[in-house]
Amino acid sequence: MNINNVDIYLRDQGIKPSYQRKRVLEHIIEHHDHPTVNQIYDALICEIPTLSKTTVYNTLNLFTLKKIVEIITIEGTETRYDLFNPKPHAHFKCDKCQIVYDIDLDFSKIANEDLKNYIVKDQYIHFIGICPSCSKKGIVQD
Amino acid sequence: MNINNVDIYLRDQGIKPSYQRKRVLEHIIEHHDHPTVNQIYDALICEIPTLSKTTVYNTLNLFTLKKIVEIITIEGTETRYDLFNPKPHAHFKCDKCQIVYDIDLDFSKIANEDLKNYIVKDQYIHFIGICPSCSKKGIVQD
DNA sequence: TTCTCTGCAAACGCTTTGCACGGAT
DNA sequence: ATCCGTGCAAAGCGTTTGCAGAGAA
Repeated sequence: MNINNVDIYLRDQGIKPSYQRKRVLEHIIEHHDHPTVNQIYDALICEIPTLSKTTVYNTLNLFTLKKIVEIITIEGTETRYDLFNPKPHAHFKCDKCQIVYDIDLDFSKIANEDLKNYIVKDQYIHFIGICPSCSKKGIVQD
Repeated sequence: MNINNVDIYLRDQGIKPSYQRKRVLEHIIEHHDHPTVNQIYDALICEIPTLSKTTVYNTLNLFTLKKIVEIITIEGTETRYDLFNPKPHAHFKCDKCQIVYDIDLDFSKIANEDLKNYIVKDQYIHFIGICPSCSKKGIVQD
Protein backbone atom coordinates (compact mmCIF):
# COMPACT_ATOMS: atom_id res chain seq x y z
CA MET A 1 0.00 0.00 0.00
CA ASN A 2 1.17 3.52 -0.71
CA ILE A 3 0.29 6.11 1.89
CA ASN A 4 2.05 9.36 1.11
CA ASN A 5 0.45 11.50 3.74
CA VAL A 6 -0.53 9.74 6.93
CA ASP A 7 -2.39 12.80 8.13
CA ILE A 8 -4.68 13.01 5.12
CA TYR A 9 -5.04 9.24 4.95
CA LEU A 10 -6.32 9.00 8.51
CA ARG A 11 -8.68 11.90 8.02
CA ASP A 12 -10.05 10.19 4.91
CA GLN A 13 -10.80 7.14 7.05
CA GLY A 14 -12.68 9.29 9.51
CA ILE A 15 -9.97 9.08 12.15
CA LYS A 16 -8.53 12.06 13.95
CA PRO A 17 -4.82 12.02 13.18
CA SER A 18 -3.38 12.35 16.66
CA TYR A 19 0.37 12.19 17.03
CA GLN A 20 0.22 8.72 18.60
CA ARG A 21 -2.01 7.33 15.86
CA LYS A 22 0.17 8.75 13.12
CA ARG A 23 3.31 7.29 14.66
CA VAL A 24 1.73 3.85 15.06
CA LEU A 25 0.56 3.87 11.45
CA GLU A 26 3.94 5.09 10.22
CA HIS A 27 5.65 2.33 12.15
CA ILE A 28 3.48 -0.31 10.51
CA ILE A 29 4.02 1.22 7.07
CA GLU A 30 7.79 1.33 7.53
CA HIS A 31 8.15 -2.11 9.11
CA HIS A 32 6.92 -4.99 7.04
CA ASP A 33 7.86 -7.51 9.70
CA HIS A 34 4.35 -7.79 11.13
CA PRO A 35 5.12 -6.38 14.56
CA THR A 36 3.43 -7.28 17.82
CA VAL A 37 1.96 -4.66 20.15
CA ASN A 38 5.09 -4.86 22.29
CA GLN A 39 7.38 -4.33 19.33
CA ILE A 40 5.46 -1.25 18.28
CA TYR A 41 5.38 0.05 21.83
CA ASP A 42 9.11 -0.53 22.37
CA ALA A 43 9.94 1.17 19.10
CA LEU A 44 7.88 4.27 19.86
CA ILE A 45 8.45 4.71 23.58
CA CYS A 46 11.83 6.36 22.90
CA GLU A 47 10.36 9.19 20.90
CA ILE A 48 7.01 9.30 22.76
CA PRO A 49 8.04 8.80 26.41
CA THR A 50 4.49 9.26 27.69
CA LEU A 51 3.09 6.59 25.34
CA SER A 52 1.01 3.94 27.04
CA LYS A 53 0.36 0.42 25.83
CA THR A 54 -3.35 1.10 26.17
CA THR A 55 -3.05 3.72 23.45
CA VAL A 56 -1.25 1.27 21.18
CA TYR A 57 -4.03 -1.27 21.79
CA ASN A 58 -6.75 1.34 21.28
CA THR A 59 -5.14 2.52 18.08
CA LEU A 60 -4.63 -0.95 16.63
CA ASN A 61 -8.17 -1.98 17.50
CA LEU A 62 -9.47 1.14 15.80
CA PHE A 63 -7.29 0.51 12.74
CA THR A 64 -8.46 -3.11 12.59
CA LEU A 65 -12.10 -2.00 12.73
CA LYS A 66 -11.48 0.46 9.91
CA LYS A 67 -9.63 -2.22 7.92
CA ILE A 68 -6.45 -0.19 7.89
CA VAL A 69 -4.53 -3.03 9.47
CA GLU A 70 -5.21 -6.73 9.87
CA ILE A 71 -4.42 -9.21 12.60
CA ILE A 72 -2.09 -12.09 11.83
CA THR A 73 -2.27 -15.05 14.17
CA ILE A 74 0.74 -17.32 13.86
CA GLU A 75 1.54 -18.50 17.31
CA GLY A 76 -1.38 -18.47 19.67
CA THR A 77 0.27 -16.15 22.13
CA GLU A 78 1.26 -13.30 19.88
CA THR A 79 -1.04 -11.01 17.94
CA ARG A 80 0.77 -9.46 15.04
CA TYR A 81 -0.36 -6.60 12.84
CA ASP A 82 0.15 -5.67 9.21
CA LEU A 83 -1.29 -3.18 6.80
CA PHE A 84 -4.56 -4.54 5.49
CA ASN A 85 -3.89 -6.41 2.27
CA PRO A 86 -6.97 -7.47 0.28
CA LYS A 87 -4.83 -9.57 -2.06
CA PRO A 88 -4.78 -13.26 -1.06
CA HIS A 89 -1.47 -14.13 0.53
CA ALA A 90 0.09 -16.42 3.09
CA HIS A 91 2.61 -15.80 5.84
CA PHE A 92 5.94 -17.42 6.57
CA LYS A 93 7.55 -17.15 9.98
CA CYS A 94 11.25 -17.86 10.23
CA ASP A 95 12.25 -19.99 13.20
CA LYS A 96 15.63 -18.28 13.38
CA CYS A 97 15.14 -14.56 12.85
CA GLN A 98 11.45 -14.57 13.88
CA ILE A 99 10.57 -12.35 10.95
CA VAL A 100 7.18 -12.90 9.33
CA TYR A 101 7.18 -12.66 5.54
CA ASP A 102 4.30 -12.28 3.11
CA ILE A 103 4.07 -15.03 0.51
CA ASP A 104 2.09 -14.56 -2.69
CA LEU A 105 -0.25 -17.47 -2.90
CA ASP A 106 -3.42 -17.94 -4.84
CA PHE A 107 -5.91 -19.53 -2.48
CA SER A 108 -8.26 -20.47 -5.29
CA LYS A 109 -5.85 -23.22 -6.32
CA ILE A 110 -6.43 -25.11 -3.13
CA ALA A 111 -10.20 -25.03 -3.22
CA ASN A 112 -10.90 -28.71 -3.48
CA GLU A 113 -13.51 -31.45 -3.33
CA ASP A 114 -13.52 -31.66 0.44
CA LEU A 115 -14.47 -28.01 0.76
CA LYS A 116 -17.19 -27.89 -1.86
CA ASN A 117 -20.10 -27.87 0.60
CA TYR A 118 -18.54 -25.31 2.88
CA ILE A 119 -19.11 -21.58 2.52
CA VAL A 120 -15.66 -20.10 2.97
CA LYS A 121 -15.53 -16.52 4.25
CA ASP A 122 -11.92 -16.30 5.30
CA GLN A 123 -8.81 -18.35 4.74
CA TYR A 124 -5.49 -18.30 6.53
CA ILE A 125 -2.27 -20.02 5.59
CA HIS A 126 0.99 -19.84 7.36
CA PHE A 127 4.29 -21.62 7.19
CA ILE A 128 7.02 -22.10 9.76
CA GLY A 129 10.60 -22.77 8.78
CA ILE A 130 13.81 -21.09 7.72
CA CYS A 131 13.80 -18.03 5.48
CA PRO A 132 16.18 -17.67 2.49
CA SER A 133 18.28 -15.08 4.30
CA CYS A 134 18.89 -17.31 7.33
CA SER A 135 19.53 -20.45 5.29
CA LYS A 136 22.04 -18.53 3.16
CA LYS A 137 23.90 -17.56 6.30
CA GLY A 138 24.46 -21.26 6.81
CA ILE A 139 22.64 -21.30 10.11
CA VAL A 140 22.00 -24.94 10.83
CA GLN A 141 18.48 -26.15 11.15
CA ASP A 142 17.85 -27.84 14.46
CA MET B 1 -6.49 -42.94 14.87
CA ASN B 2 -7.64 -46.17 16.43
CA ILE B 3 -6.93 -46.60 20.09
CA ASN B 4 -8.67 -49.68 21.42
CA ASN B 5 -7.23 -49.71 24.88
CA VAL B 6 -6.38 -46.34 26.34
CA ASP B 7 -4.62 -47.99 29.26
CA ILE B 8 -2.21 -49.97 27.12
CA TYR B 9 -1.79 -47.10 24.66
CA LEU B 10 -0.66 -44.67 27.35
CA ARG B 11 1.69 -47.24 28.87
CA ASP B 12 3.22 -47.77 25.41
CA GLN B 13 3.90 -44.04 25.24
CA GLY B 14 5.66 -44.19 28.58
CA ILE B 15 2.82 -42.44 30.41
CA LYS B 16 1.27 -43.71 33.62
CA PRO B 17 -2.39 -44.23 32.84
CA SER B 18 -3.97 -42.34 35.72
CA TYR B 19 -7.75 -42.06 35.76
CA GLN B 20 -7.62 -38.35 34.83
CA ARG B 21 -5.25 -38.90 31.92
CA LYS B 22 -7.33 -41.75 30.56
CA ARG B 23 -10.52 -39.72 30.72
CA VAL B 24 -8.91 -36.72 29.00
CA LEU B 25 -7.59 -38.96 26.22
CA GLU B 26 -10.93 -40.72 25.87
CA HIS B 27 -12.69 -37.40 25.60
CA ILE B 28 -10.42 -36.29 22.79
CA ILE B 29 -10.84 -39.62 21.01
CA GLU B 30 -14.62 -39.48 21.28
CA HIS B 31 -15.02 -35.82 20.37
CA HIS B 32 -13.68 -34.81 17.01
CA ASP B 33 -14.70 -31.19 17.52
CA HIS B 34 -11.24 -30.05 18.59
CA PRO B 35 -12.16 -29.06 22.14
CA THR B 36 -10.61 -26.29 24.21
CA VAL B 37 -9.26 -26.91 27.70
CA ASN B 38 -12.47 -25.49 29.14
CA GLN B 39 -14.65 -27.76 27.06
CA ILE B 40 -12.72 -30.81 28.20
CA TYR B 41 -12.80 -29.62 31.80
CA ASP B 42 -16.54 -28.90 31.72
CA ALA B 43 -17.25 -32.28 30.18
CA LEU B 44 -15.26 -34.20 32.77
CA ILE B 45 -15.98 -32.26 35.95
CA CYS B 46 -19.36 -34.03 36.30
CA GLU B 47 -17.84 -37.46 36.53
CA ILE B 48 -14.58 -36.35 38.21
CA PRO B 49 -15.76 -33.72 40.72
CA THR B 50 -12.26 -33.25 42.14
CA LEU B 51 -10.72 -32.57 38.72
CA SER B 52 -8.68 -29.40 38.48
CA LYS B 53 -7.95 -27.38 35.37
CA THR B 54 -4.26 -27.64 36.22
CA THR B 55 -4.48 -31.37 35.69
CA VAL B 56 -6.15 -30.89 32.32
CA TYR B 57 -3.40 -28.46 31.34
CA ASN B 58 -0.68 -30.78 32.67
CA THR B 59 -2.17 -33.71 30.81
CA LEU B 60 -2.57 -31.89 27.51
CA ASN B 61 0.94 -30.48 27.70
CA LEU B 62 2.25 -33.97 28.35
CA PHE B 63 0.22 -35.39 25.46
CA THR B 64 1.44 -32.61 23.17
CA LEU B 65 5.04 -33.33 24.11
CA LYS B 66 4.52 -37.02 23.38
CA LYS B 67 2.82 -36.17 20.07
CA ILE B 68 -0.40 -37.85 21.17
CA VAL B 69 -2.35 -34.65 20.59
CA GLU B 70 -1.64 -31.49 18.65
CA ILE B 71 -2.53 -27.86 19.22
CA ILE B 72 -4.78 -26.11 16.74
CA THR B 73 -4.67 -22.33 16.73
CA ILE B 74 -7.62 -20.78 14.97
CA GLU B 75 -8.56 -17.74 16.94
CA GLY B 76 -5.75 -16.27 18.96
CA THR B 77 -7.56 -16.61 22.26
CA GLU B 78 -8.46 -20.26 22.20
CA THR B 79 -6.10 -23.21 22.17
CA ARG B 80 -7.81 -26.28 20.76
CA TYR B 81 -6.62 -29.85 20.86
CA ASP B 82 -6.98 -32.81 18.57
CA LEU B 83 -5.46 -36.25 18.26
CA PHE B 84 -2.13 -35.92 16.51
CA ASN B 85 -2.65 -36.44 12.81
CA PRO B 86 0.51 -36.81 10.71
CA LYS B 87 -1.52 -36.65 7.49
CA PRO B 88 -1.60 -33.15 5.99
CA HIS B 89 -4.95 -31.51 6.55
CA ALA B 90 -6.59 -28.16 7.09
CA HIS B 91 -9.22 -26.98 9.53
CA PHE B 92 -12.55 -25.31 9.00
CA LYS B 93 -14.28 -23.42 11.77
CA CYS B 94 -17.99 -22.77 11.40
CA ASP B 95 -19.05 -19.27 12.38
CA LYS B 96 -22.46 -20.53 13.45
CA CYS B 97 -21.99 -23.78 15.36
CA GLN B 98 -18.35 -23.08 16.30
CA ILE B 99 -17.40 -26.63 15.39
CA VAL B 100 -13.95 -27.15 13.91
CA TYR B 101 -13.80 -29.69 11.10
CA ASP B 102 -10.85 -31.45 9.52
CA ILE B 103 -10.48 -30.91 5.78
CA ASP B 104 -8.40 -33.24 3.63
CA LEU B 105 -6.03 -31.04 1.75
CA ASP B 106 -2.80 -31.82 0.01
CA PHE B 107 -0.35 -29.09 0.94
CA SER B 108 2.05 -30.08 -1.81
CA LYS B 109 -0.33 -28.58 -4.36
CA ILE B 110 0.22 -25.11 -3.00
CA ALA B 111 3.99 -25.25 -2.93
CA ASN B 112 4.76 -22.45 -5.35
CA GLU B 113 7.40 -20.21 -6.83
CA ASP B 114 7.30 -17.70 -4.01
CA LEU B 115 8.19 -20.36 -1.48
CA LYS B 116 10.99 -22.04 -3.37
CA ASN B 117 13.83 -20.51 -1.32
CA TYR B 118 12.14 -21.12 2.00
CA ILE B 119 12.67 -24.26 4.05
CA VAL B 120 9.19 -25.19 5.20
CA LYS B 121 8.97 -27.21 8.41
CA ASP B 122 5.32 -26.77 9.24
CA GLN B 123 2.27 -25.52 7.42
CA TYR B 124 -1.11 -24.48 8.76
CA ILE B 125 -4.28 -23.75 6.87
CA HIS B 126 -7.61 -22.83 8.26
CA PHE B 127 -10.88 -21.59 6.93
CA ILE B 128 -13.69 -19.66 8.55
CA GLY B 129 -17.22 -19.81 7.22
CA ILE B 130 -20.42 -21.83 7.33
CA CYS B 131 -20.37 -25.61 7.47
CA PRO B 132 -22.63 -27.79 5.29
CA SER B 133 -24.81 -28.71 8.25
CA CYS B 134 -25.52 -25.08 9.19
CA SER B 135 -26.04 -23.90 5.62
CA LYS B 136 -28.50 -26.76 5.05
CA LYS B 137 -30.48 -25.57 8.05
CA GLY B 138 -31.01 -22.36 6.12
CA ILE B 139 -29.29 -20.28 8.73
CA VAL B 140 -28.61 -16.98 7.05
CA GLN B 141 -25.08 -15.83 6.71
CA ASP B 142 -24.53 -12.43 8.27
C1' DT C 1 -18.31 24.15 26.55
C1' DT C 2 -18.34 19.77 24.66
C1' DC C 3 -16.28 16.00 22.77
C1' DT C 4 -12.81 12.55 22.60
C1' DC C 5 -8.01 10.98 23.00
C1' DT C 6 -4.66 9.58 26.29
C1' DG C 7 -2.74 6.88 29.86
C1' DC C 8 -2.79 5.11 34.59
C1' DA C 9 -4.58 1.41 37.39
C1' DA C 10 -7.35 -2.31 37.90
C1' DA C 11 -9.72 -6.16 36.03
C1' DC C 12 -9.90 -10.16 33.11
C1' DG C 13 -9.16 -14.69 30.84
C1' DC C 14 -6.06 -18.17 29.80
C1' DT C 15 -2.02 -20.62 31.14
C1' DT C 16 1.90 -21.75 34.07
C1' DT C 17 4.29 -22.28 38.50
C1' DG C 18 5.07 -23.44 43.47
C1' DC C 19 4.02 -26.43 46.67
C1' DA C 20 1.94 -29.76 49.83
C1' DC C 21 -0.86 -33.79 50.18
C1' DG C 22 -1.81 -38.45 48.95
C1' DG C 23 -1.59 -42.64 46.37
C1' DA C 24 1.22 -46.01 44.00
C1' DT C 25 5.48 -48.85 43.82
C1' DA D 1 10.62 -44.67 51.91
C1' DT D 2 10.62 -42.84 47.46
C1' DC D 3 8.49 -41.24 43.48
C1' DC D 4 5.24 -38.82 41.05
C1' DG D 5 0.39 -37.32 39.88
C1' DT D 6 -3.07 -34.20 41.58
C1' DG D 7 -5.11 -29.94 42.70
C1' DC D 8 -5.21 -25.65 45.32
C1' DA D 9 -3.59 -20.97 45.33
C1' DA D 10 -0.85 -17.62 43.45
C1' DA D 11 1.69 -15.65 39.80
C1' DG D 12 2.38 -14.40 34.88
C1' DC D 13 1.22 -12.55 30.53
C1' DG D 14 -1.36 -10.30 26.99
C1' DT D 15 -5.38 -7.67 26.49
C1' DT D 16 -9.47 -4.96 27.86
C1' DT D 17 -12.07 -1.82 30.83
C1' DG D 18 -13.04 2.18 34.00
C1' DC D 19 -12.11 6.49 34.68
C1' DA D 20 -10.09 11.09 35.32
C1' DG D 21 -7.43 14.60 33.33
C1' DA D 22 -5.73 16.99 29.13
C1' DG D 23 -6.35 18.75 24.66
C1' DA D 24 -8.75 19.85 20.45
C1' DA D 25 -12.86 21.94 18.13
